[in-house]
Amino acid sequence: MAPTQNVAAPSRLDQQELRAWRGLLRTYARMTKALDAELEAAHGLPLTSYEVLMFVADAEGERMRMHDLASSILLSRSGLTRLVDRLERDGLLTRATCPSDARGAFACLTPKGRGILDAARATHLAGIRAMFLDHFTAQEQEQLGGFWERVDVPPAANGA
Amino acid sequence: MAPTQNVAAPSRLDQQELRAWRGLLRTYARMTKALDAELEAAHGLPLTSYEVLMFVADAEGERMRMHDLASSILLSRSGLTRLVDRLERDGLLTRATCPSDARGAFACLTPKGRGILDAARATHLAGIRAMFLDHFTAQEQEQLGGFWERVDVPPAANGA
DNA sequence: ATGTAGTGGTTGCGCGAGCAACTATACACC
DNA sequence: GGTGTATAGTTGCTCGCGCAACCACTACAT
Repeated sequence: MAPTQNVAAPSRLDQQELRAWRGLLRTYARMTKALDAELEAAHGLPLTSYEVLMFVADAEGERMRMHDLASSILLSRSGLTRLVDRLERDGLLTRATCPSDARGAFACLTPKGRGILDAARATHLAGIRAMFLDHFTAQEQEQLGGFWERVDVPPAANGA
Repeated sequence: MAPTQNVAAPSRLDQQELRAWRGLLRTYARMTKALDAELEAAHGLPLTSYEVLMFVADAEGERMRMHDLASSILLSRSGLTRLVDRLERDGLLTRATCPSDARGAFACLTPKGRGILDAARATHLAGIRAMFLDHFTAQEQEQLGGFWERVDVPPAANGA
């Protein structure tokens, strides 16, 4: 399941390792930057805000617990708090207390939020397709998905 | 060269598109976080600092122009200025003026910087291999490198 | 019921990064 | 030689984020 190359594990990455690794860094950096700029320009919506709206919109009842939201968009809980603050200020989300657990809070999509999201979604998906997905065949996409699963270590796997 | 799926381009990503795309986001986020924590714990060196030292060390004469450095590690010029400030304060780099262009500045590796880098490099490469590269065969690494090149649009390709 | 541990969310704080403005130098053109 | 434009680097400012401390509430034990 984990075919190991470089048994010797030399102290430098070879050419192909470098291409595989730094390409990931470069692709991520350029794409998120470009996608963010695109969303910001077209809808005044930063990428992280978009991600929040998207997850909320796709959740049961168009609302989602703060904790789940934070882990979905890979953000710290405090970071999410401020982010939702901003979205609430802009009228795209509201907070609602959770009836079954008084500690919890829901972030709920507002009609305005849904409106903006619907518009932004088209832009964003077009961007992802144009910059990324369209460069791969269906099989290659499938393969990429498999690649990511292989490296998907449980988040809390930090050896000393 | 750019095989296009989803001629209809539906308004949602399908399962396989989602896996290919969000997997990239997740992998990047988790790996950089883990690698950063690892370096910080083992050598008190944040990931971005490591990258600077690495590029400088591998450059001609172990020194590099600020501008080239910034684009190598995908950081803004101002961001790099502060980063080099910190590294200079810690004695890992020094600045030197460029004789052929009085505007320019070199960042030069110090012996101390080289020492720390040599130690950190081992940690970092081991991390990259363990978390990422070792999960792929040589052919797959090669293939990944090719994938990244396909999506490698010139950085300044922002339509409106 | 009462104490104790655990969880959900927010707040205080500091840091790292980008943008825009600025300085200094290089280069082109007249 | 002088003027205009582009480039290298730094600085002022602001913003988004994470960490740690904190409150509120739940869950569970006794």
